[in-house]
Amino acid sequence: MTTERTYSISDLSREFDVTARAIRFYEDKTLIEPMREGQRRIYTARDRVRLMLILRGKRLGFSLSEIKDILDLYDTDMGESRQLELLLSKIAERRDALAAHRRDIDLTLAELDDLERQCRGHLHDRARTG
Amino acid sequence: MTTERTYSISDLSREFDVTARAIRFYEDKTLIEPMREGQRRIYTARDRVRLMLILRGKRLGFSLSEIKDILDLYDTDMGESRQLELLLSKIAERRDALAAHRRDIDLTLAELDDLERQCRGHLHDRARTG
DNA sequence: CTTTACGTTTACGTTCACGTAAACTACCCC
DNA sequence: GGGGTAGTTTACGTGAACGTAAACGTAAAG
Repeated sequence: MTTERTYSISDLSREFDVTARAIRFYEDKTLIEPMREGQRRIYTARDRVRLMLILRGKRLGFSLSEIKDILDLYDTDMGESRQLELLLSKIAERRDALAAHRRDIDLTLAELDDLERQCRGHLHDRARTG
Repeated sequence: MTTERTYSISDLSREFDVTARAIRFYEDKTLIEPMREGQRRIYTARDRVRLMLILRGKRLGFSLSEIKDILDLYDTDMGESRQLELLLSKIAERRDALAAHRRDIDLTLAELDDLERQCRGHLHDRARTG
């Protein structure tokens, strides 16, 4: 039996560059539920992964309650649940949203390319005409 | 001379499914500056495009002030400005941010794929063992 | 002439995601 | 036992992005 590594709140706070306040806030919203050792919060590797997912979700612009929904997907007990079909449809939903997101990004990237081309064109003109 | 089409606030509100209040708010923050006909706001095709860009920016999780920065990129007067190098570096900055964004999306999509595979595996087991 | 639709400004309210401060505990160090 | 470090709860504050309500203008429709 390998004793699993655990983390303090400031360990995670340092590693991911979020305040302890923020991490406690996520707990308040039931996105993470660390164990306690007396009063102190103890985070497992699983908690750490959840925090990573929370932060990525935030970067993607999801609200905390949306992120909670996503985390709940991972928590579905696939051994016992008769809700596998439902889970599949939720996954598909998420995938669609992300695909739309990607399209927005690609559109914006294409426009930045355009802008850059124009910009370089003007720079080139300058070089020619002095 | 082709007289360009214009739009009322509710035209745009309907087309893009945002409230008029929101559009006026963007104006407050100087992201759009429509003309006036007396009191009424008149939006040109250019204003309409700016609104599209605002909404896309929002979908991408940018704040209004970040979006304003981006819109200002498009407004740079490349004929007169000696800041083309600066513009190029800002474009590169934006591109990097979007690329990082894309990586987050791809990671999430990959994890959803994993989850779906597990899910289908369990469904298959059910079908076998009844 | 009044209702209806569409527009305006001004101003206060709300939700989300925390920040900040106060007041406390617990442990380690010397 | 005084100080430092790390943690805790409780509670009020804050900025962003609007929502909502009040009170009003204007112009066409019935």
